[in-house]
Amino acid sequence: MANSVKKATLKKDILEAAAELFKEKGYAATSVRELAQSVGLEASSLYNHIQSKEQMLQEICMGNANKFTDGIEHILKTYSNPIEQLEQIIKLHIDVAADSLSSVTVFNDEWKHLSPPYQETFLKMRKSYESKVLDIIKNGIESGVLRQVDPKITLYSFLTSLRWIHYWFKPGRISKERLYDNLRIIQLDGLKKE
Amino acid sequence: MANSVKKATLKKDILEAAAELFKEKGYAATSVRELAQSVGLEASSLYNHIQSKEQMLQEICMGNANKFTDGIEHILKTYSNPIEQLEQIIKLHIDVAADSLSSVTVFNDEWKHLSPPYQETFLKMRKSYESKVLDIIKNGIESGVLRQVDPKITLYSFLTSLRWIHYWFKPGRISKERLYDNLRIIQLDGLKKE
DNA sequence: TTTACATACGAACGTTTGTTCGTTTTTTTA
DNA sequence: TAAAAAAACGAACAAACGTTCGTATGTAAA
Repeated sequence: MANSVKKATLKKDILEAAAELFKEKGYAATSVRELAQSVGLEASSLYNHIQSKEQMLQEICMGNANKFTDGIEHILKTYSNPIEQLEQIIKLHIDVAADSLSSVTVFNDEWKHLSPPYQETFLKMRKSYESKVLDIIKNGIESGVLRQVDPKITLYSFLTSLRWIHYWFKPGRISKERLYDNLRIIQLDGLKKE
Repeated sequence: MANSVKKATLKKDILEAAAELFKEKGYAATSVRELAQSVGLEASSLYNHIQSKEQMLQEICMGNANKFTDGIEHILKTYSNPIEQLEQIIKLHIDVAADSLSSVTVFNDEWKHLSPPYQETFLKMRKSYESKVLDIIKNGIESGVLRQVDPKITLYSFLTSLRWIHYWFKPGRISKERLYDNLRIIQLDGLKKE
């Protein structure tokens, strides 16, 4: 029992260190030896806890993909007003980013290095997420609560500035609430018909 | 004469191919042999035209950094109204992205792989660019033409959705003008006081 | 205390990396 | 056409890569 806990946390530590290094130097430029050293092990010892370098990337990417997939699903079930839904999406991105800054960065920037089967799955999940947000935007335009903008351009402009939260969000300096309030104003008061 | 032209275009072709590959696979995951093959040469032959792999990255990054530095300088000299200045910044980012899609991507995503002296220079230029845009935003808030938002959050939200134009801008599908019109509405009508 | 098991290790593996070298081929200049 | 310069090449390099293996060490179960 105590054993399995210890083991579980070590694996978590390794994944966290991996995310941190992948974020800092990029996946391809991070060596397994380097990663091992950062958790106080030799490279060969790592393989008692992980299966491969890429498997770590997979876990990081899929873990975050699931957070967004689950998040949007919950939003769609809980809210029906497009404005509210967009507000909740802003909150979702802030929460996920704040929850695990480095792993979100990896999720965003390093998915290219997933090998074909996993990359396909990943991109399918992302596409599905984007199309759900796109539907919200289209919905908002049709129902007249959003301005008459190009839905696709709006989608990417909207998601993009949320996807980059992890780049400048330093948890100590700005509260999640302040961040949310501002992003809501910046993003939505431009979309909302007055 | 004809010689120097030919030579110059080959070097340009190589840099373009490099930008394309760096964009597609990332700098670290792109091999010199692969790059050579993509321009129909052997790896060793490449070194008659380039000095090193990293030097190509430097040229790509610095080239684009200069475009933005020059662009913002010109905007500040030509326009005085913060709204107009922000509009021109949107135009600048669209123009640079449309001008060389892949090299802008590299400029955005692969600068990490610059070695210390160049990375420092690069980051200094970026910082300087950002602080100029920040001043415009602060200016706009103080003079009352922009909403009372957090300047830093606004800065990053604004620049971020512009920095990612290259991710979804496919020159054939949407015109620069349509893109500009929409981004101006999305971004500025949320900032402009009505 | 002995037996089993998970973990850590150093050494080694086959590959791939960026780059250099000496030579041959192509192009330009005189 | 001969001489000079530029460009392309195959072979080779030392280093670094991800991963495997046999063995030693420490820990938990009997």
